[in-house]
Amino acid sequence: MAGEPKARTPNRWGEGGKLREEILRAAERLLGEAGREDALSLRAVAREVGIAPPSIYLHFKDRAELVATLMEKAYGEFIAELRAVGERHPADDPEGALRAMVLWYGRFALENPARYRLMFGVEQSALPVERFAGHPVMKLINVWARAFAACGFELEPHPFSDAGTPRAGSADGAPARMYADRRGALLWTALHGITTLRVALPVHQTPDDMPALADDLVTALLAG
Amino acid sequence: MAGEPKARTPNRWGEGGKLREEILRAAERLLGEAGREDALSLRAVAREVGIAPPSIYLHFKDRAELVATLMEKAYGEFIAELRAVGERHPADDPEGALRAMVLWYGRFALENPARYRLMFGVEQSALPVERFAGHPVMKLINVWARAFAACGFELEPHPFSDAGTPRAGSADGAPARMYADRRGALLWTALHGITTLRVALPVHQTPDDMPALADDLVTALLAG
DNA sequence: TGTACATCAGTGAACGCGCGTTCACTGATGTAC
DNA sequence: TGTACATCAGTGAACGCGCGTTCACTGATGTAC
Repeated sequence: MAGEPKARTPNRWGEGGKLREEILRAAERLLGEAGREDALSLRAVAREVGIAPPSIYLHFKDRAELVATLMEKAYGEFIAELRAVGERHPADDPEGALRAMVLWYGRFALENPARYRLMFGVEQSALPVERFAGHPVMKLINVWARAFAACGFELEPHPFSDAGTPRAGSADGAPARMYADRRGALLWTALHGITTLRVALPVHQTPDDMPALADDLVTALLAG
Repeated sequence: MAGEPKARTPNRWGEGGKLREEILRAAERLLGEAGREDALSLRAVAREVGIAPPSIYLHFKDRAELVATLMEKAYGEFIAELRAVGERHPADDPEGALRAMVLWYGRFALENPARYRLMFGVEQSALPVERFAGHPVMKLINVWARAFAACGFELEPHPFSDAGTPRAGSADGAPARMYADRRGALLWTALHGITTLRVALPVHQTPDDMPALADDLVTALLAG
């Protein structure tokens, strides 16, 4: 604040990309604090980096492109890490892997509330149904679905083609078994509920609460 | 849009309050569309009502006061209606009352997504813990807690004084029974998760899904 | 009944703010001949 | 080795926008004498 020197020596030839990275990092930081996409302003990013606002346009077409880049990164890293948590588990303990993933999910949300909000906050998820197939959230559900599949549940032949509704019972009257996809969606749904309110409200504050809850949840969804 | 006539004849003496109601209604409408508190602008409200922006200041100290009034109204009406749904049930069927309330809750969220988001969206719930006692959300949890209490579960002696953690088992080793308050909090937590993602995502679209899910939830929380 | 004045309901113009974006520019570093 | 030119990285000033809020006002309706 004490009169930052205006002198920012330009990057060398061919190193213009460095500023792009700086912009992304700063924007990530700001977005991580705000927790809301539309609270991010180009001018604030420029201030944070220490450059003039128009310089951002050297690297991003407009605000929308910057934000899109950030969101993709956030989803990508989150999903990759979640998947990695599962894969770090021995292959002969798929249920343990599932539980570890659930735990990691909850802990991530608790420790990075703004980032969690950024990805899963309601306000930005109101997409038209038809554009949903490619949404990162579907990738997330697929990660859960595969985790259930590893536990022996069948994957849906055409995932979500009929919006995930399980088939009716077979002709001999036996009730249909719930697909892994659907278990995944349900797990995430409930987990998101616990997580969201946990982040927002001081309702259950005991740190040991979360593991127990999450475990009960997994147990319930592994049954049946 | 076709050149609204500027002529708005002032209210009669003593009827200034009428404009206050008009402002509230218009703001409610706009807020109900936006689903986000900070998307509401005084100028937009003024346009909607057909008055000059400064006229709002005749009835509200500033933007914050208008918003606070709206939020209080929204919470108040929602909680009152939820309670009423329970009370409309015969007194000898408390479990039925609970299920009816859950159903109504889910339906409200589905039919009024923006209003639901407005009250329970993550972005506005990040309050300091100590200011939470008086938050409307606590009233809501209490409604659920009382519904469980009506089903025969004990209410916590000092609700949430220790953040809702259930007591450890008694000296003879019997595990502590979960208080009604806690059941209420858990019910709401999970319900909110189902509801939120249901509103935001086309994951489980079958309309009959919700009742079944909600019912399973209640059943689970009535057990133990 | 008339008139001065208070009160009420509401307005128009203006303020300063931060914003996204555009524009013409500067100055250093590279390349062609 | 020198010089003209292209390219790159980045900037300062300005645009028009919608915003919350303030200010001095208008004009109708009531009240005091």
